[in-house]
Amino acid sequence: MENRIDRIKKQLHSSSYKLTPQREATVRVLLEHEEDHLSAEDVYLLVKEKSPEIGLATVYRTLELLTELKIVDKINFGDGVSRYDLRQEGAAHFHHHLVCIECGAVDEIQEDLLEDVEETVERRWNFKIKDHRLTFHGICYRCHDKVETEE
Amino acid sequence: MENRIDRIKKQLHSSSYKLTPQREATVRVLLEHEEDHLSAEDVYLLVKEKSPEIGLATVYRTLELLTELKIVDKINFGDGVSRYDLRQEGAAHFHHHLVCIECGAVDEIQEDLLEDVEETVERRWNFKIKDHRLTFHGICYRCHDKVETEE
DNA sequence: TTTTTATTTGATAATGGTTATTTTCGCTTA
DNA sequence: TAAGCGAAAATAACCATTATCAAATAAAAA
Repeated sequence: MENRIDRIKKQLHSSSYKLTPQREATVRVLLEHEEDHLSAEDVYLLVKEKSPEIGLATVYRTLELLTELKIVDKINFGDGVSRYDLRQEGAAHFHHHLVCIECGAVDEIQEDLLEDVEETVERRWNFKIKDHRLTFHGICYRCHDKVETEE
Repeated sequence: MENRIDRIKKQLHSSSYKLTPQREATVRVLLEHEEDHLSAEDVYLLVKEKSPEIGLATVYRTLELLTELKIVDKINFGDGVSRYDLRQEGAAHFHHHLVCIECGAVDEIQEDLLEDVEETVERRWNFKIKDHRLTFHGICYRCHDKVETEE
């Protein structure tokens, strides 16, 4: 945890930004909720618990900054809200998501899985891929099991 | 063109909706701009050219209705706007997109490409896939060529 | 240390896409 | 012709996000 904060601090410094107390508090919340996909508002409320004096605009600014530095990724699942998701350290590409249309749960796939597809796309469409977004919509294992048991 | 409108009309009827003049005008705009990725506002302005009396809310309602019936897909490329994209007739899955980070162009990939990946996901994550969204961000062939010629 | 300058923050107003509301319109059926 | 009803138009409301600006803080210069 402290290590990761240190490394993020360095990333900020190398772009001549500082890790202010507010930014650190925001990063901590993200680290503590790595599994979740928090909206800016979610982050704001969680940061407020520990640092009540923080402002919403600061959280937005920090999230934008972290997105710029590719420490987090901004994603959008179709509801009108942006969500922020920590990148895995050292990950070249953004991970994928499974969105359950029954219960709304969002699970992550850390494996790449797209190597072959990307090679095809780069070759056939002459497109230099820098990043990707892949989301599957369907029924998660939990809801699937639930239906099974009910039958 | 007329055929496709007829078929869309039938799809609406089979869910007991009517193809009103306003809805037809909206669908026509979508068909005439199949290559593009129009926002609701874009669609509104284009429909207005032919049917000046239409209201913005009607366009929103129509697009929502068409999305529900899976005639169009609502997509989001990260700017704060939803875009609406006609599905290919008979396509089981939504097509993919190439978004150029240089010029902003959006190209489409109609090929599936994900068969293998989806099989893996269904099996390994026990997730029943119903739909997907795949977008690559990078440099399109046009911008790529441009850099080449400049050098 | 003092002064100056730049950066960051918090509060809040403004923006803009989208949705809800309310009234009106046009069609169908009795 | 009137009643009923789905759809539409106009516009108000909503709400996530961004912009503004004064105050606070940190860094740099003198």
